[in-house]
Amino acid sequence: MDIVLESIAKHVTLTELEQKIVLDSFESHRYSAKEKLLVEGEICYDSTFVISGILRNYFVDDQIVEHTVSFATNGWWIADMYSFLSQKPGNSYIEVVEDAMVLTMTRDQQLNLFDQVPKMERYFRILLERSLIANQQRLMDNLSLTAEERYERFCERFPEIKHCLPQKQIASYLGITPEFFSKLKKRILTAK
Amino acid sequence: MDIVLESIAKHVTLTELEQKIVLDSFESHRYSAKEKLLVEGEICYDSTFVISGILRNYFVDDQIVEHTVSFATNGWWIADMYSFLSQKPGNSYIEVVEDAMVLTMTRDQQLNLFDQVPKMERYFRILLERSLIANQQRLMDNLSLTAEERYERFCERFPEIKHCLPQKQIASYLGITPEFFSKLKKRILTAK
DNA sequence: GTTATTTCTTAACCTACATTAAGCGACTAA
DNA sequence: TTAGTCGCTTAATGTAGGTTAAGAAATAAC
Repeated sequence: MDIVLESIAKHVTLTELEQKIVLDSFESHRYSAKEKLLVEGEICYDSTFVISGILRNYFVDDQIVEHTVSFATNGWWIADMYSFLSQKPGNSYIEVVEDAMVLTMTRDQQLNLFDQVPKMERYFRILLERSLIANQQRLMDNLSLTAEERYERFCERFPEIKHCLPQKQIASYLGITPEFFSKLKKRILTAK
Repeated sequence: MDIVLESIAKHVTLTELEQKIVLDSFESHRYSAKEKLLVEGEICYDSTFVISGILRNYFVDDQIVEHTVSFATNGWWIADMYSFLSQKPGNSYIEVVEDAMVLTMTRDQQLNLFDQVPKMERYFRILLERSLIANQQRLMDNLSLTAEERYERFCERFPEIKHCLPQKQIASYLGITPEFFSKLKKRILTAK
């Protein structure tokens, strides 16, 4: 279960005591495919660290179309950032794509942890820096690349899980319809 | 010049000594419209806090089309996040839209500051949280809204500066061509 | 004040992707 | 077993926004 300590150790060095404090801040849970950890209108109480399995964060627009914000698998964090940080109701869903084991931490626990173990504030600062860069990159990709090029990037970004995801979910990440994604895939295959 | 201390005070409380340390970490500069603080291929040494004026961060894609990552005015920070954090050459530009006064801080100075004044690491952690939320929101807007709706959001987000920006720069933020933006604006006006 | 450069607008035509609709295979339910 | 649901595919048609090109308006340059 200390894949989370490994993740932390990549960025900061904790003493044994600090490691203990960190682990005590988590709760562990198991979820089955299709379960929803969060639905629209609820407050996202927890930030979730994925030990195994796959989770997905998405929202549903006015035309009832799903848009995937992010996927998370082993070693990744996932939350409705807006709701988790503000502790106000959010407008996104978090659902289990493949049976998952996770560790969760409430916002209060996280803020306490920042005071008790300042290195953990550093750890999250670094994660936030990286997330922001990745997000900016994805935004710019959406503005400058074709759907096909974005699919290539997607495959580079999620090599391990791209085979486990339903195609409609990949389409909703790329920002295209499942129908067009189907066409696109065929075009790629016949081109080879 | 302590608009920067005001910005910090919104999130953390510094002692006089800490305030002094913070201010000593900055250099101040003045730039004229059209000057470039950063060009493609260079390392982004500084994170820049805008005291007055307007800056813009953008990149140029393979088809030589500009895409605006962000605008910054009084009280906002701006940098090529990827390059600033990694201290490797980036692929974006930072240019002055309107004559500006700014404070700059190198990555080394920032990291030193985090050690000397942990509250500053907290301050930046909070800014990063907010930037990430804003970026995710913009990404989702791009996936779910029409150009016209995105323009409305843009106007809400940048009420003070939208009149100061050339239309082609607004278009490059919205992800549309200047020609289409022109058409769109006319449609909005005649609709009223 | 005149020329040059850049920005904005308009209009005709074009394309990447959406929409609608239908059919098909896989899984689930009674 | 069969009916129902869900995910994927294919194809015809539709549309938001792109492209190209040319002129007007505004800025800058001399």
